[in-house]
Amino acid sequence: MMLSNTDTLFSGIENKDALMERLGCYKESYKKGGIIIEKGESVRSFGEVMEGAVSIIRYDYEGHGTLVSNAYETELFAESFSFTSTASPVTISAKTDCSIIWFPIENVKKENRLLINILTILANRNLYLTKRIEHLSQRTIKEKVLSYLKDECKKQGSASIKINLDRQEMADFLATDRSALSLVLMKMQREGLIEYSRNNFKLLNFKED
Amino acid sequence: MMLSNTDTLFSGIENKDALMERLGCYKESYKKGGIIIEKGESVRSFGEVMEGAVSIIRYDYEGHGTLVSNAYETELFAESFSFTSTASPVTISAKTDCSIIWFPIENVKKENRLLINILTILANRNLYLTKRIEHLSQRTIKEKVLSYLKDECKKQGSASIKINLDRQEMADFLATDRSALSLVLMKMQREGLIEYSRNNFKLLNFKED
DNA sequence: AACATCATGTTGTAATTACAACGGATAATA
DNA sequence: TATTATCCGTTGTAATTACAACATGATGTT
Repeated sequence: MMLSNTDTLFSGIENKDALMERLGCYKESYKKGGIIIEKGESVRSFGEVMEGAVSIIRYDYEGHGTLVSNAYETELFAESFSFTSTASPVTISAKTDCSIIWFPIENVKKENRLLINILTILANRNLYLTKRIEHLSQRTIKEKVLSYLKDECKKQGSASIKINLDRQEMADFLATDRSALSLVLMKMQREGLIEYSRNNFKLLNFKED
Repeated sequence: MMLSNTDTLFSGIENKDALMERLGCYKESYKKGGIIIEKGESVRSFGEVMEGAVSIIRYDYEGHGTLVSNAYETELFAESFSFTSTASPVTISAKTDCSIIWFPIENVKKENRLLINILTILANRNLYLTKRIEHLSQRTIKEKVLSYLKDECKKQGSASIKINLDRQEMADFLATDRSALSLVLMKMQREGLIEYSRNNFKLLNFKED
């Protein structure tokens, strides 16, 4: 899924290049599949995707990996654990050929405007994660779907929306099985709760609050 | 649940009182049950609990409230949506009689050291939320329990741990039913996966990684 | 058009879960 | 000690879900 940043790292910053020079930023390129940060590694910089995309994957104790998120152009990654000086809980690898700009956090800490921007990005992500927990805390797939769709409708300002997840991604997002999700969606349509086709959804009893 | 902050708002700050004076902080007291921030309200300050505790509650579209978290002494609240200038997605009320120190964000933004501390707190919370999503994304109660217990064992550095949730809170945390959770816990014990009594748990096949 | 590929819907079954209701144990209080 | 309140396990049932396997439909390619 996407980590949306309406506010970006360089909001309100005039001379981006000079600033990056001053911070000691540096660029690195990675081939598709290449490891960028390994689980357990401790890093002193965070990254911004300049070109391409990276995958953030968490491996559980048995070694099974699940996708936490992808980061695309202009998006940040590794800020949370670089700022807290904790070992990386995830493995980050190149989803495609990509180039990354690295920001050394010790220098970043000296730049007021940059701190504010990162703070804003982190605060947004916090709100996003909290919302997601709310969806995941629903007891049935039907309730999860309603929680998610209502939120999307509110965000998009309409009862008719298009989501940017296919059915499998939607199932992963709601932590359920794809075929079980299909079943529930059909049932909800028969019940007159929603109408949908593919990734277009309409919430039939939607009311703003 | 608790929002743990090993790093605090005033880490590395010498003259706390002078700083607060300079920032235009102010203190307010609330009676138990009193509303501190109402859903939809837009706020330009975040709060630190000085005494007592506050409850952060999310109301869904039907008006049902669920506890997002509590904040206790020294803990922050309302930082995420005050920094992003979005309307409060939650209602915050006094869990007990309490007093709150309010920090006007426009002034906070001028203080780098404060920004760094808030950034660290937010980054930690981010890691916590991500971990929680991982637990909630497991498909069965058994898997949720294992995911949670392994994480706690790792945090506490032992296969034998005490958790600070009673059974109902644990069920809420894992978004499941209390009696269903009890059932699964007993089954796991019979299977030799765990031993437990009350809120003391032992993970029998625990290995660090 | 023919083909492959992918996304989505469908079906069946076994397992898991939610929910309500009850009972026993434990801790707290009078 | 008696009384309450609270926490936790237990039971039963209906509903939901996971999972696998297959069918259908859409999309893109040669």
